[in-house]
Amino acid sequence: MDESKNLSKVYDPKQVEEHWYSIWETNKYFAGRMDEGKENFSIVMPPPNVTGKLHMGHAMDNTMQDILVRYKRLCGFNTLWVPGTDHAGIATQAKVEAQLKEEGTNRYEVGREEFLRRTWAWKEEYGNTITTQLRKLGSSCDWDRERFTMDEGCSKAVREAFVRLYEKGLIYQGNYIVNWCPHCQTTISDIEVEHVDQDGKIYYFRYPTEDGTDSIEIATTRPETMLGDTAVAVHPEDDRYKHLIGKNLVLPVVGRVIPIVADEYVEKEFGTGAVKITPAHDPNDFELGNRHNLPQVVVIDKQGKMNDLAGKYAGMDRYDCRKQLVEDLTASGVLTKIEDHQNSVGHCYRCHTVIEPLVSKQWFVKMEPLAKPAIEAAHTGAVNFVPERFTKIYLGWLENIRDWCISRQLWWGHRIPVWYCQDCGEVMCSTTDVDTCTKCGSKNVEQDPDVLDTWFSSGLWPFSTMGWPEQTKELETFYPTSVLVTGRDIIFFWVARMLFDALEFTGKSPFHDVLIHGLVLDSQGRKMSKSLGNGIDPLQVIEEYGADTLRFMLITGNTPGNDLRFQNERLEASRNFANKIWNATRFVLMNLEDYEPVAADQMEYTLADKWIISRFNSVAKDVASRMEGYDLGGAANTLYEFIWDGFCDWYIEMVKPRLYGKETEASRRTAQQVIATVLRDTMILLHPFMPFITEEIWQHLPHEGETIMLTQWPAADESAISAETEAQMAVVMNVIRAIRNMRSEMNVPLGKKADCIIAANKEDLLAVLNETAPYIINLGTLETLDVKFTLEDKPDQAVTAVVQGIEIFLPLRGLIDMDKEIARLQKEVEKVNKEIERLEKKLNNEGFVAKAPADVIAGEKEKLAKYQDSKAALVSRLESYQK
RNA sequence: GGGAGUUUAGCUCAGCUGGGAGAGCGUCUGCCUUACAAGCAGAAUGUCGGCGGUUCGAUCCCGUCAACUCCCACCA
Repeated sequence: MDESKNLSKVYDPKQVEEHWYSIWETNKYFAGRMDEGKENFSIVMPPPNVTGKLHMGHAMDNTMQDILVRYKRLCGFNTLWVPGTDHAGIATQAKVEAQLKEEGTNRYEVGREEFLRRTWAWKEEYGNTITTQLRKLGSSCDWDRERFTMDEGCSKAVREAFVRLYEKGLIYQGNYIVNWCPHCQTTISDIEVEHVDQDGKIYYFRYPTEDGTDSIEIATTRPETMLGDTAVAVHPEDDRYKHLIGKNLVLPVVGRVIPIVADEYVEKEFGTGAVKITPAHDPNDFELGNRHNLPQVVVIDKQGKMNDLAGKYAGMDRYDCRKQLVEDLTASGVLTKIEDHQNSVGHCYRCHTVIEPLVSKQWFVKMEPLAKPAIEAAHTGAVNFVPERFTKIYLGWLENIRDWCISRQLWWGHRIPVWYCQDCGEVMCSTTDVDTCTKCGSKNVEQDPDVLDTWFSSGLWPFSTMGWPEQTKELETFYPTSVLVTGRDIIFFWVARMLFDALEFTGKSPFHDVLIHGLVLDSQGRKMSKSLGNGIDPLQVIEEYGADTLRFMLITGNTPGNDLRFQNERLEASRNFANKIWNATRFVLMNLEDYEPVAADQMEYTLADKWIISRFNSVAKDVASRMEGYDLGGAANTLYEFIWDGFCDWYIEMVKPRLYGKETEASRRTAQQVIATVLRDTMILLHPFMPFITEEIWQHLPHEGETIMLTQWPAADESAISAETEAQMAVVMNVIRAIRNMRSEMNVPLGKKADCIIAANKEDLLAVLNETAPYIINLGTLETLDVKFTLEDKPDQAVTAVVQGIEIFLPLRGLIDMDKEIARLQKEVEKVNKEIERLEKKLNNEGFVAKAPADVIAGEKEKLAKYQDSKAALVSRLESYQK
């Protein structure tokens, strides 16, 4: 065991982490094995965008998954964690378009085929960035099963899913109003629109009636859309306008004659109570227009420019048109006023361009039949959200869902598997390419040019990655998956879609549990964002502090579902913890040089041994139960406290004299055995959280097997957990604390070893104190310790403390400032008095005695007795001084 | 306009099913004690957001108000 000498004082994660990860990966320790007779545990990784770089959100998300997977792997499950990336339609296409732009060309010039070739090339070159970064984090995913949403298998699944929905009538094509992004040049779905409150203007126009005798004033925030107006609507019960219903207006500038219609949608109180209706450019107007059979006049094109139907404004940008139109209408007296107005404007979630609602022919998924089972699944418990409150958010969305526009006018993505016969007009939907019209036999068929919304393929991820639609062994073994771990910002986009897709195609919820976590915020509580420039790069953190430190920091000190503030102080605390473990290990190894396993019957356990073993087992129990309940932060905290406080500050300190050979050889051997075993097993408990340092340490300690990753999780031995042992140790620890406290308060220098006399008034305490005398001497920095049952002659000049009725004296002749000591004792008496008062009051309360549980009452009585003992001792001590 | 979350020590946060609050960092004091100064020992600090209610007893349950944060929503 000479390695101990090579361990440096400060833990250096860099070499350790790289070293072990490559060993783990090359030895295929991450492989999702499918052994018979074992329980299965599986997770599919939320696929990051191929264009992505690892950010703190990924780091947290993947750390949580890795913790769960490593834990279950240690528990002996068949575990599979499927990694992969998402093709990210718009984002990836934008990258390649930017490249083309630099070369002075664009995608239309190079053509679709060449564009796709270049995009694949881009993916090959840059698409691995994030997966390499995930490795740095320690992610133990099965890289041999890495998937890509556009790989062959996933593409096949996409076509299969599309065709099935199409044949069921759940996918349809139609002219509807959609969200159009003039910048990205594509439709986007409703949830991809971000509404931002903006200060703007509201303009009032007056439209004259056809006969010129009357007029109606309307209000709008988007004047340019008036060019596409095909009606004005009023409330049927609005007395101001009742007489005008059915009459016609003349649309200024355009000159079109448009009707005045009555519709309950109009609110009498808002604006003028009359609404201009532009069915082609507003979702509400679109629906109202359908109810009244109004024509749709598209006046804004896909570039966000006015088209030919806009007359003299044709070719103008929509905002220039607005400006010009307002000027013109002011001049002609149509505009009556302009007011400041705040309204919510939809922006593209990717490029933040203002969305233009417009009517166009698109593909949609009919949501209601799909949403129903997904709602049901949450009610029946087929899927469980953790924390539970997210169920409501999920349900709320699905219950109000509208049909999903899935066609995108992009090139990078899954092309819609629909072909049109150019001769007879037949529409053919097929899982395989179509080159002949099934109706007329024409070879003149063309595939729909659009691709599918990226989330269409993401929705299939839990089963497409396992081979669906084939019935593979993976599906059989690992599907449905155990848990999905993801951020709360993605519940609608992804979680809900996976659920309804999975229920539709596999008849099962794709995961039992959904573990939702919050966001990683900056130290001031703001969202990390590119525009603020407040993002912290996880890789830089790993470089500086190590992955274990980052991981530990990311999961401690917060509760499931809550956001986490990123603070350097917390990072340092985690780093210090890693270092603490490292140094504890150095200590252990230094004292293990002649280590040989000891037979069980040769062991000479001390109270400290029994105590640390008891503590270890309760920790093992607690950690396991927290893991099962997804309380990862709680589990980590338990371990932190056990290791630092229990193992390092108490056990190691108590065991030192034995390891240094100051007691019997058997005692030394026992101590070696206990300290090595407890440390090693604790490393296993900690391994899911800090995989690298625990592997490194485990390898140095006596162990069996190749890697800590595949060893066995130490199940708690209940019989080793002893409340009695822990209570006895608590007494000893309290005595030591009291001694230290007295020394400190009396300013006794450390070099000055004190003599100490203890009067324990109970037989069992006497025995415990006698047994643990060496610890007390050592940890209390004492010269001698005299433990007695009762004390006839109490030292006349001594610092005194009373712990649970035990009197402790430090006769520091000449060092004691008697006034100070008296004041100190008085303060103690006051404290104790307060407690006594409180307890007496409680116990004198008839209601309490009558209604509180017996054990609570007994506990309070016991406490009172102890305080009274202490008080008596303190008072008599004080009196002796005051004589 | 709905809905959710948060409000606990100077800061960041824990606190499981009600029996009078904890950690880390920071602060103060003393220590380079042969694993660790990224450390050790000791200390101080809280009307547990406000007000009501339920209860023998409330940081924890209920109601209400306030502040902050976030999500959802088609109000021209």
